[in-house]
Amino acid sequence: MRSELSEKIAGEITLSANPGSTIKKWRSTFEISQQDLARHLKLSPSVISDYEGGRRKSPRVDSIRRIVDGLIEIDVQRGSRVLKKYGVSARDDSILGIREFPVGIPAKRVIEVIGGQVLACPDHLDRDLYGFTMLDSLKAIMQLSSFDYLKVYGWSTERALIFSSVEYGRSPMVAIRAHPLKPAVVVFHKPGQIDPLAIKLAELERIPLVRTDMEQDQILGELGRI
Amino acid sequence: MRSELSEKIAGEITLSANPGSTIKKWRSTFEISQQDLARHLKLSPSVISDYEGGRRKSPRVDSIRRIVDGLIEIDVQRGSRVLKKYGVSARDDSILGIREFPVGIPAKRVIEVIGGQVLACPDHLDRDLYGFTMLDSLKAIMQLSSFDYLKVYGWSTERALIFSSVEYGRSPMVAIRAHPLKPAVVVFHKPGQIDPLAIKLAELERIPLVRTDMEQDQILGELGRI
DNA sequence: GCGCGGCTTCGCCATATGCCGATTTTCACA
DNA sequence: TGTGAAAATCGGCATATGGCGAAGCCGCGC
Repeated sequence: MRSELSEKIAGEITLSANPGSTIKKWRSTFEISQQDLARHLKLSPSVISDYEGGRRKSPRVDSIRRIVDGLIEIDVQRGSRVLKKYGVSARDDSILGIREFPVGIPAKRVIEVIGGQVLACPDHLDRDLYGFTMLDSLKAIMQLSSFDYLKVYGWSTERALIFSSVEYGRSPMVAIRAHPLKPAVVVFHKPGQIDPLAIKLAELERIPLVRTDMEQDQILGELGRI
Repeated sequence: MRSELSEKIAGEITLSANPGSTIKKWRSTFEISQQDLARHLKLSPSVISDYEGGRRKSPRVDSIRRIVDGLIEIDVQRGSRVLKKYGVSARDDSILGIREFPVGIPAKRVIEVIGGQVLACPDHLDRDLYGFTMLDSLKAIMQLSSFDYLKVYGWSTERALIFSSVEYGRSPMVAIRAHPLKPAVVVFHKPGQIDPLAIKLAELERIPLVRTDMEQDQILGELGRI
């Protein structure tokens, strides 16, 4: 459960002139005691105190990572009280498929495999993709909170975002425009008409836009086999 | 110059399974050579290479901080080329008006002043607003990067967001849905037809939706006088 | 007074990082 | 094919972190 919130917390700690007190601030925000955190991380409580007190002025990033992940995990175990407050929520059926590729796959290859036809930005296809996410665009808009959108990106934004149930393609592109993270390629699955604004937005963002009319199951199958 | 972007970069590096390659990714994004970065940080170039290559698997946070700050500083010296691309410090004409109120003003009062008619969520109007932002929705979508959207919120998200040039109201609501920050009230200025989805989204987000047909100048005048 | 949970302080050792400088490798390009 | 700039590799040393456990300091309820 790596949300945008995790990233924000980690960034804040890392950039802080005093990482320790920033850790403390977030631990308090999550209402987790040093002991509980230490137990969860299988560490002695004094370690946490040493961090927060600044005995280690510059912790290593994996310490920070473990602490941030720990805070989130504990909160989830407790029912996501704080996460919910920050708008991170969990369940939904809008994600139809998501997968990371073991190695980078050239975008062109991915497009070929799903029988795609490039609608915009054909000149930005010389890159590798590290995964894909397929989602139901209507459900996604109705169900996902803004922080949930992060989940869509899995481990890398260098991926194809495949939208199904696309009417005009305008809303999906607006959502992408409004969100800080951008996919490497956008695919519309069996779109109806395509709004010219969608294409314009794709070009503005320099994100190649692709359409495909292959069946959903086949797409998921082909991409799973890559 | 500690922007939201710095925090994002730092967070990404810190949480990355492979901090080195994430550093490299961002250095490349900024089109800065290892040598230049090393020179700026008064370090030997091999140090940067060692980081990026992963010889140090878990750098300390102050290393990350210096690197992130370095990237930003160098970019600023070079005319903020990349920063601008990410919308840090941009100017545009999509914001028609923005103002903070000296004190909280009841939402109902604001709506009254601009001759508004509530379309959704009338039961969430018992709150105070601390400002407003009026923007041209088409221009905003075309011109603002996702980071710019932050600017829209001024000092507080407890404000009214007034969209003009609204066709159906769907895109603005989608943008709000996709973005982490939410306004307290959304106003459509002289909308055409209103898409039912826009109203549904407003209700999902529990953000009161208001329409007004008052002239733009008058709206800005009235709100400026509050 | 006493125990207890929560937090801090601190000595101590193993280990990883911070950094350098010299050497190689890679790669674009003449 | 050769040349130079950019990047990667690596031995090596000083130093800070990672982690533990023992001991100490509150505030609180009994």
